Amino acid sequence: MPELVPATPQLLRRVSAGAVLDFMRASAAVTVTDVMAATGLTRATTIAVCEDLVRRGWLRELENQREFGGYQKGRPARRFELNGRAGVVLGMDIGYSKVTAVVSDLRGRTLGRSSRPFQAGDVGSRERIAFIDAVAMAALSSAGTDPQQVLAVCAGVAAPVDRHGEVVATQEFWGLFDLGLRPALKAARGWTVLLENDANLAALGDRWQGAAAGIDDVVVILASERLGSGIVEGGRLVHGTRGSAGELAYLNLVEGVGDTYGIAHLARTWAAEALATTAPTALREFQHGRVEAEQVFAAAAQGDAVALGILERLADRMARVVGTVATMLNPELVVIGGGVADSAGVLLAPISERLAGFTATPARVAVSPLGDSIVTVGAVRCALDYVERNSLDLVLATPVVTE
Amino acid sequence: MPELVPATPQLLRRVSAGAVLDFMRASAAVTVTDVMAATGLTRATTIAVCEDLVRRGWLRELENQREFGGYQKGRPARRFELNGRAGVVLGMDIGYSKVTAVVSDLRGRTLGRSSRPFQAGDVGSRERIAFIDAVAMAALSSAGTDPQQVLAVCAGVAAPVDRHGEVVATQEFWGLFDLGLRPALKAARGWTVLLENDANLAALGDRWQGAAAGIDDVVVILASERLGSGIVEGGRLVHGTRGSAGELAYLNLVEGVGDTYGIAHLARTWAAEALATTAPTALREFQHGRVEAEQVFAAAAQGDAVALGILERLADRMARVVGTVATMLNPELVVIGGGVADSAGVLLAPISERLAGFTATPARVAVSPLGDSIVTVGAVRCALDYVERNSLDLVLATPVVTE
DNA sequence: GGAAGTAAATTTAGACTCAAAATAAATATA
DNA sequence: TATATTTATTTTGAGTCTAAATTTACTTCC
Repeated sequence: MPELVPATPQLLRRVSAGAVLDFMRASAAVTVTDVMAATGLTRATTIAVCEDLVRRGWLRELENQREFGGYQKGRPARRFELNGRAGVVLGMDIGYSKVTAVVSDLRGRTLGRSSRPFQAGDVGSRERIAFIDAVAMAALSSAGTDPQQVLAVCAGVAAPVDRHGEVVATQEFWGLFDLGLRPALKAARGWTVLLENDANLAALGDRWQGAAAGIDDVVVILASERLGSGIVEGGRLVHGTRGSAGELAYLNLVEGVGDTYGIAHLARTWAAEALATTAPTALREFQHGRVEAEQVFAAAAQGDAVALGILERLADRMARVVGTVATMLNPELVVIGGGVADSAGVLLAPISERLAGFTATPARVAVSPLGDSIVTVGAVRCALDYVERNSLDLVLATPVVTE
Repeated sequence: MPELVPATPQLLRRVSAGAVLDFMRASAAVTVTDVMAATGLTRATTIAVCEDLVRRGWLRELENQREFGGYQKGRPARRFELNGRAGVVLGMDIGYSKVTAVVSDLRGRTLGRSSRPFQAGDVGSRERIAFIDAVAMAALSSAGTDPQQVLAVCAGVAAPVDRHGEVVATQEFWGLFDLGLRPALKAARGWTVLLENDANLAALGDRWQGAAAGIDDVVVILASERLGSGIVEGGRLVHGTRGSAGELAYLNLVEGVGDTYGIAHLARTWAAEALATTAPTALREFQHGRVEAEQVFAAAAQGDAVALGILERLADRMARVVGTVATMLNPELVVIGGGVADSAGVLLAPISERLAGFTATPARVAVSPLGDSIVTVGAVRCALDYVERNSLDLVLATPVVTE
């Protein structure tokens, strides 16, 4: 059953326009000559495409043609740039305990954001949907835009999502949500909502603005409270048949791993265990409250033996996880991301050292600089990709000038 | 750096021609109307494409237009079919101890084959290359074709191969080979040789003619002497950055696995161990010789307790391997392939039963019907894919009739 | 201020693609 | 023989691209 191939002449223009847009998004204002060099199209075609895209609202032509850089000989070049004002996208992170929304223009610049913890009363799916909607609206308001400007929404959820964007039903948390978020936001706001696994979005995010920029074979491990991973192979996300690829559940089959808790959780747990003994440790300062992962890392930095021991155990465990991932998938790079990533830098060297003992194909290991926002960055990127792929024929938010 | 996109009008024709060829290869003689239905093209375009392909030698138009099926009303439809005689491809399996070559026409029908074990003297790369060439020539001879007819060669090797077809240097066996097989065959015969990992080819083969037909997320485990796997996700092979994805080396991190020996090897080893004890077992019949895996399976079928115990251990081990694969990649199906697959059917039920204990996302498990030829079948398919993708502009082996 | 130089923009010609509609051909059936 | 049916072929029109020639709008130099 080959898919229908709508190989019309217009397809060519879409291909060309896509190539031009791809280049424009990564660039500031450019001349037609720049675009020609990047795309291989001729001048006539390039100009036709650009004017086409201006007419559709995607590009804007600059007035002050020769206001940049030094003077230049010859006839002044027209300059175009991506029209960031053509609309916005929403990138969301719907976590276990809180919801974050980021508003971005089409160039990927953040215009506003909002983040709120779920309240005790938000138990039913209707309440949760209303809450998610409220956070999105707050983010839009902080960005000074309105719902009509939104061209796409992408939300990361802590559940398997297949490659068609369908959440796969599990016994877990998401059962609470997935009672109609997409149709609800479609009906109430007219938004197209894409759902994706949070770790997969983390991978997209880190590849865009993080440690994995430009790397086509990378696994991003979201390792704060629980372990989850997003796999990119050959530049594409790996979902598996039911969206569970990279989920790492039951990775306890791997010796020395035992469960799928993340770094922050384990640091906290092991600190509590250590405090139940008589060992002298600076961690006792926090005994009245809960010892947080950051405090363990801080104590280790001061040379505290117990904290250092916990770091050793964490490194060993993560090396086993990374080793298994490297054996199965042979990525070029494994990135550790999530809130704990800011502290986890000290784990890199010990993980890398042990890695060769756990896999024949060790990967480079890095920590993501995106910290807590890794999922929302990926969600924005996912929404932008969708808009670019699917909206070349769409009418954009800005009014289109007809000639 | 966006790739150059040569979006010329001719590209459309290539797309259309590719869609038509795709359909033709999977079909017998078809009418233009059939092609229209399958591709979505109009009649005029379809006819133009078909005549184009006839001119290039890819298709043949049948004479007896109305000789098939019952009578039909209306003007007789022209019928076209893939011209299997336009050339052949070679699919090879270069194993540790023997080399197999299969000659196939462009429809994928086997025309001839040859298989020979390496001789004691074949130690240097020059000798091995000469031996491989000899096996290929023998296969061509048995098919009644000559080297000029060969449009592409694909060879499976027991080494990592990256997605560009480059063998990644390792300390292992392939070091003996990869001293110029491709340039040597290019120079001597004019052949384009594609290299690919043998397990990856097994995956292509089983997806084409085996248990995984039409399944887009599948892992094929080559499990006879050693463990190796080929991963298909979303219909595409997963290579990893250096071609080692799915290699399963160091999977001994998984509890209860311990090494990467395959089923046949372990059955043999464990049988030998059992014979060192005093346990009564039918396997003693083979004590003077070596107990082969097939004999263990046969004894188990007779109810022999020791053989049954070995099967239990094999099932447990394979379930752990499959479970780890299923956790990491979430395939729809895991296929066990290779020479031992013919006997391994009895392992399916016990593996499936245990699987749920080793992964949260169990996959269906099957045994490949392709047996020992799974790699060559995949190699043929790989070569066919290459020819179709790359040769639309090539002059084919058959003389082209100019008008 | 005017001529020369330079690079971009535009125009023109040519080739190719496809869809859609109109026309022609071949056959079965009444 | 006439009609219906199905397919084949031809024509028309619109859309795409490249390549080459031409025009335009500047800067620079004299």
